[in-house]
Amino acid sequence: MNEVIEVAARTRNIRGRAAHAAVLTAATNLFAERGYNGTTIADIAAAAGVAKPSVLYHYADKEALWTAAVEALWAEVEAFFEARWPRTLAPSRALLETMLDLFVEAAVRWPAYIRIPFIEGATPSWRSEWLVDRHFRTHVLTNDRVLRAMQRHGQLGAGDPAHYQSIMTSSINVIVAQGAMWNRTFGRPLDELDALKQLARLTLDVLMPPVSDPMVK
Amino acid sequence: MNEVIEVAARTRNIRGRAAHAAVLTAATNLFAERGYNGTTIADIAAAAGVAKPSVLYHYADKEALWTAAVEALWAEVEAFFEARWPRTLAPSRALLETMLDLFVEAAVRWPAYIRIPFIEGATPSWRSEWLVDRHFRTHVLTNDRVLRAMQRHGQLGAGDPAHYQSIMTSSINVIVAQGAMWNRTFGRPLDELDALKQLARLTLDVLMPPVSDPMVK
DNA sequence: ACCCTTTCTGACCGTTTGGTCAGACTTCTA
DNA sequence: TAGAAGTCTGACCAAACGGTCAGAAAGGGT
Repeated sequence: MNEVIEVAARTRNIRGRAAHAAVLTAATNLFAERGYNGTTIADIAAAAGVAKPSVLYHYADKEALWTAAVEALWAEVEAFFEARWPRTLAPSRALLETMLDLFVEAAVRWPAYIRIPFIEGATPSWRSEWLVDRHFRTHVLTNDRVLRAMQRHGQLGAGDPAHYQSIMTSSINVIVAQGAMWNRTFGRPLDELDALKQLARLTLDVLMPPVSDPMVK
Repeated sequence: MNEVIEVAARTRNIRGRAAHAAVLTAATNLFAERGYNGTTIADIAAAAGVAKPSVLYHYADKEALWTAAVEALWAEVEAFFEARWPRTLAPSRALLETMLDLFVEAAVRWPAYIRIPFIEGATPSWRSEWLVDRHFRTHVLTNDRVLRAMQRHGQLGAGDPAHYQSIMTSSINVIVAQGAMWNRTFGRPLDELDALKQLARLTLDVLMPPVSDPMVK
């Protein structure tokens, strides 16, 4: 079936595998830092410590390299989520708390996972298409399901679930993706793990006040 | 004093003034839609209905055009804020409500005012420098002052003011700047005036519950 | 109607960029 | 250890890009 791919991978030698990986991680970092349009193949080659044609030896073209970089990173992060997802928890504040903590940990460990959709998603292109299909829709609809279930059980206000979700996730995304600006303006590192966990906690506290209020309309 | 500029402006004839303005608005729209790196001078010329060298006749180079476009738009939006700013209101939920409504109205009328800082602020460049100095710092510190005052008067929780601010503004920014993705995923226009006003209201409701809670730590 | 100024653009230029290719160099296998 | 397979890169290419310039066209003041 996909023997071609397997043969191609098995067939790669030590030097090849190392360069292949070095190019991929250099590309991931640069695409996340400067965006697709702001990154050149020469930049990636330099960061990976190889000559420019070597990049094109390992990946057909710039588009293929972007897709490979994103796909590899997504596989890694999704495996992390998969392994630690709170499958036993029913929709509840505890579930959202675990989900957000997981999200924050992923954001600190793989800022590219936040920055790439943030940057490419703001501008129309084949990359934003890819991200909507492969990343955005999944996340959004998963969260939507949880939030709607919580509303049905009276654990969350009656506002638009899309709005709750936006409030819940946007601040973290913005502070990670635009961290440089926020850190510089406030004079402290708002994009570090502890600060982000605190932000996540505060967000949930305002969305679902821990002191249960018996006053439900 | 600035006679040079005035003479240069007075000296411009009808045709010149029209082209000057057409190029500027075309540039503003394209920079906001595709970002600086994603926009070419040829694109701008085509959108403005002139030949490429005409763009460079009116503006020294691409950087000067970006700065002029942003400065003109900022002057317009800031005049709007200036005219409608609730100067008489003391720090309070009512003040924040008016500020957010104003912000939402500006966002719908001039999406570029949201999209440009969102896009350019995510990536390091001379443009993000400009935006930090001329836009971001002002907004952020103004909001910070209001939020801190409200905390002193017990009208807002005791969390990090930076976090409150991020929660308060990020969701609106994200939904305007990444509107295409959100609209497509949810199947409805979340970035229109009414939806954004509703989002702003919900945000304030969760940050400062309208039913005043006597329980203050 | 005149001339001077301003505006406009086709043709052109140097650089950067994504991408190709022949051939040198490594690595792997038998 | 020889040769096949895989890897690497200097030199090169075409297209796209930001930018220049001479001269044609249009405007404005007299």
